[in-house]
Order: sequence, then structure tokens, then C-alpha cells
Amino acid sequence: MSQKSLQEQREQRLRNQRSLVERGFEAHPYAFRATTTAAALHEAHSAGKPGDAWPEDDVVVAGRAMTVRVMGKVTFATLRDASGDIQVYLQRDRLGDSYPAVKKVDLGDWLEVRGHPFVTNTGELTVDAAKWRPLVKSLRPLPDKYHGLTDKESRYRQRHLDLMLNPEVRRTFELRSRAIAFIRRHLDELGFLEVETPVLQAVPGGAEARPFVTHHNALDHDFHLRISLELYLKRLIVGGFDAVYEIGRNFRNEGISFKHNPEYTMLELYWAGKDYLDVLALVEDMYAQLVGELTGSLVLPYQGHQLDFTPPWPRVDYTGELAARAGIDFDVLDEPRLRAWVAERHPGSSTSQTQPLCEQPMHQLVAKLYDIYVEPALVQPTFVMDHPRLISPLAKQHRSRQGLVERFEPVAVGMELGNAFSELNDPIDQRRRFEEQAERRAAGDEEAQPIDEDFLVALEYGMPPTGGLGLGIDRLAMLLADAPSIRDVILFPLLRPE
RNA sequence: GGGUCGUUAGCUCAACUGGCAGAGCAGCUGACUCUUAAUCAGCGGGUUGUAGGUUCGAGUCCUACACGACCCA
Repeated sequence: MSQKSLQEQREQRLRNQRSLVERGFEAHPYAFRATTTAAALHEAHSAGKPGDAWPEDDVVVAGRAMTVRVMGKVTFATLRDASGDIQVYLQRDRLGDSYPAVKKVDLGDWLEVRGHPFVTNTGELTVDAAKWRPLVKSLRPLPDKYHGLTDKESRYRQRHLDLMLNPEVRRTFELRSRAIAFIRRHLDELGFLEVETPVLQAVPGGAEARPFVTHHNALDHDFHLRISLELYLKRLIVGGFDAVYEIGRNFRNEGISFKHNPEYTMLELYWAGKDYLDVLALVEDMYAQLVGELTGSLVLPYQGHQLDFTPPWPRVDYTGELAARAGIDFDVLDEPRLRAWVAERHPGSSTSQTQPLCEQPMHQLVAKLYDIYVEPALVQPTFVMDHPRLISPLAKQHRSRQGLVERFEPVAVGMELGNAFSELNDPIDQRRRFEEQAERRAAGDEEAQPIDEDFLVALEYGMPPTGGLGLGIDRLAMLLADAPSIRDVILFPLLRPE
């Protein structure tokens, strides 16, 4: 880290800072008052031609100096603010005594420039400085001004540099932010109430995942970081709220991949009086409106695909689609026949290190077959409907189909975008499901859900018929930004400490 | 978890079958009143991810480790 070249450059920059102070500038002024932005200036003068000038237009711009071209008694610099880049022109004839200090400006410094816009001979909108001052010095050199910062590890570890050097990265995170704002606005207009539920939970439930464990000293008790928001939000429906949502962080103690980060953001909503089909309509509608408003089209280019979000999206049946894609000509929930089929088609091919696929518990077997045959094949936005009961411990028994529940998952480009049910509100049935989970836990399945007695007691007071939804915000952002990895839509993705 | 690839100056990258570690940008000095990857002249900057090993000699070969990327599960 303390390489000589870097150290020398830092010392040089500190000398330049002292030199600026000696010339009467503040090293660290307390505020700046830009009257416009780079983007606003470009928009205001988009029709300007070389030689045009607006001397009556007195503007103040402020930004980071990304390039500085000193040509003796004249200097051009490009300032970058949050909106974009604007060139400024500093000349001795106009600036007089304050001009020589321009030579003490280093790449990366923030500057404030007051002047009037004009268009250079080569056609670039530029602010002709009547006055300037440094706002802060960068003590470190910027990465290569032409190639920028490309090393992915550096980009994730030093996101500030990534944002500085790669404007499209900033746009990605602006897009993510606007998507979340859209969702809030949309749900608020539908009458939903935004709430907050605990991150620290004694019994982590609502999903099948391994939790992070932490410790509260004063209570001398271990807590878990939440793996979902579900069980607390349902308590609020029991309590009488009729439509609630939360956009918050979940923490799952599992591997990292292009579509998994251990902490990620979920929208969950619960809607009294509604079933899963009502929720499906909401998802289809909200996704389409959101994509349309944020990108200007319902067809989204994503990694070489053209994803069409125009409603209605195709609906496919979970078990039916699995049978069709795997080439199974019997009921996939017929356990003996399925095991025999798997033993033949996937002999010994263990997807985990533990046991052959055909010997795994039925719920894992079905889920893995779905992961192999169905999910990767679904490219266009699609609703996968009516999952097996044995992989859905919180969803309500299907009103007309034996062994299935009322559940759907929106899927696109092989990624699960969300998960929704007609919520199970029969406390007796819910206890039975939890007990099944407990048995799996006892058998060594660390992802099986623990029994949440408090939640069961709450359910016994009567939760009205309710539709619920979980929607992955990061994956939504990936689609919107055409980002190949979840790390590209999380500002600070989890990395191993150096 | 497995496989493949990567780690060389602040940044982006070179360095053939093992033979003096280089370039561009950034930096320093100087010139330059419409430049824009400014240009021109000159100069400095390295524990080649870490620890071992082989060798007369290792950025290069071997082993282990660290971190990362991509693919697979």
C-alpha cells in the first residue's frame, strides 16, 4: 500500500494544498452554492453552435476535476457532478491573480467555478470562469482516466471509485432507487401501510434458509438475523391491519453466486381478503407499470434476451410443467414411481455431496428436479403456479387440487423473482406443517423451519383470508439495469475481508 | 464444495522455450491563450499477492496459502 510512487504523489498533493492556502484559498470550505448542474446546462444550451456565448447567464457549477489540460495561460478542465460532466475554461486574462493557482489543481480535486456558458470552436459547451476556488483536494491519484477502473474486486471493494469513474454504475443505482420509490408509491396508492418488523428474531422463520446468529449481551441470549419478514407481517394482519408491506433486508447464511448475496432486499406484502390470484394480478400489473415507467418500454433487453413484461404473462403449472419438461408421464408426486424414474435417469448423480438424488427426501427431490428441468428453461416472465404442499409449509391447501397449495412464483431468465401464496390461516394445519418441518430438522435438515409457537398462538386468534407476496428487489434491479450479477446492483456486496 | 483462469508501478497492461522488470495514463521539471485520451522536451516511480522449494539464475517451473473472476453443483 505504501508504495513510493503513491506516497510521493500524496505528498505532492499536500504541498499543492498548502500552496493553495498560501494563495488565500480555504482548504476545506463549508459549503458550495452551485446554481445549476452539468446536465441542466447541456439541456439549456443544446442548440448552441461554436462561438455562441451567453455572457448575461451567470452560473455556478461545482464538481470533481476529471481532466485538467493546462496550456500555459489557459486551462481547460472537465468537472463531474452528480448529473454529468461540464467543461470549464480558466484563462489568465479573465482570472488575473487567481490564475497561477490553477496549476496547483490536481486530478480528482473538487472545484467551484462561476462564469458564463459559451461554446468552444470545437463545439463543446463550456463555462468561462470569472471566478473559481477549490472545494477539496484529492490526496490520491484517480485511476486511469482513459481505461478507468475495471478490476471487479477493486470496483466492489472501493465502490466510491467505481461510481466516480463509471457513470453507468451510478445510473444503475439510480434506477434501483427509482424502482423502490415506484413500488412504495404504487403500494401506498393501493392503500398499503409501510411497516417495520424486527431484524433480530429469536425464532427465524418464514423461509427455508440457514440464519446468521448473533448475541445480545444484556439479555444474554442468541438472536438470529431474519431470513424473511413473513411471520411478523402476518401477525399484523391478525392485529387488524388489512394491507401492509415492508421493504427490508433479509440475511441468509448461504453461498454467494451471481444471483445470491447473503444480505439482500425483499418486498413483502400481506393483503387481507385477497387470495393468490389477486396477488398475482397485483404483481403482473405493478411489474409492467414499473418496467414501462422506468425504461419506457414493456420489452426489456436483458443479457441478449428481450423480456416482454406485457400482461398477461404465461402461467404454467408447477407439477405439470415439471412432468412435461422432464418427460415424466405419470404424476410427479407419485413417490415410488418418481424415485424409480430418478434412479434410472439420475443414477448416483448427487447434486449435493451427501446422497444420490433418488435417495433424498421427497421435498428436496422435487425441488431439485424443478431446479434442473423447469426454472432454467423459463426465460420470458412467467408465473409458475400451484406448488406441491410438501415444499410449501406456509401456503394454504389448494381449494380444488389434492396435494398442492395456492402459490405462485414469478420467474424470468431462470431466476425466481418472487413467491406468493394464499396464506395458510388454519392454525391446526399450520402446526402440522411446522411439525413436519421439525421432523426434517431432527433428521438433519438445517434449512427446515423451527416451530414458532408465538406465531401459532397469533394465528389461533384468527387471521382473515390473506394473500401474501415476497418480491426480490435485487433481481428486479438486475433486470432493469441489464446487470449480469447481483453484485452489480448491490452497492457493497459481501466480500471476504482482505 | 469442484473446475478453469487471474493477481507485475496509483490505474490499464506487456515481458518468447527460466537469462538485466517495460509501456501508456497518472506524477515531477520546462514550453504552450480554444484544449478535450491536449501536444512537445526531459525526469523519477517496482519486496512481480504471501510463504516455501527447484535452479548458477525464477515475474516465468513446483508446493502450500490468501484474495478474486468465470463456469459447474
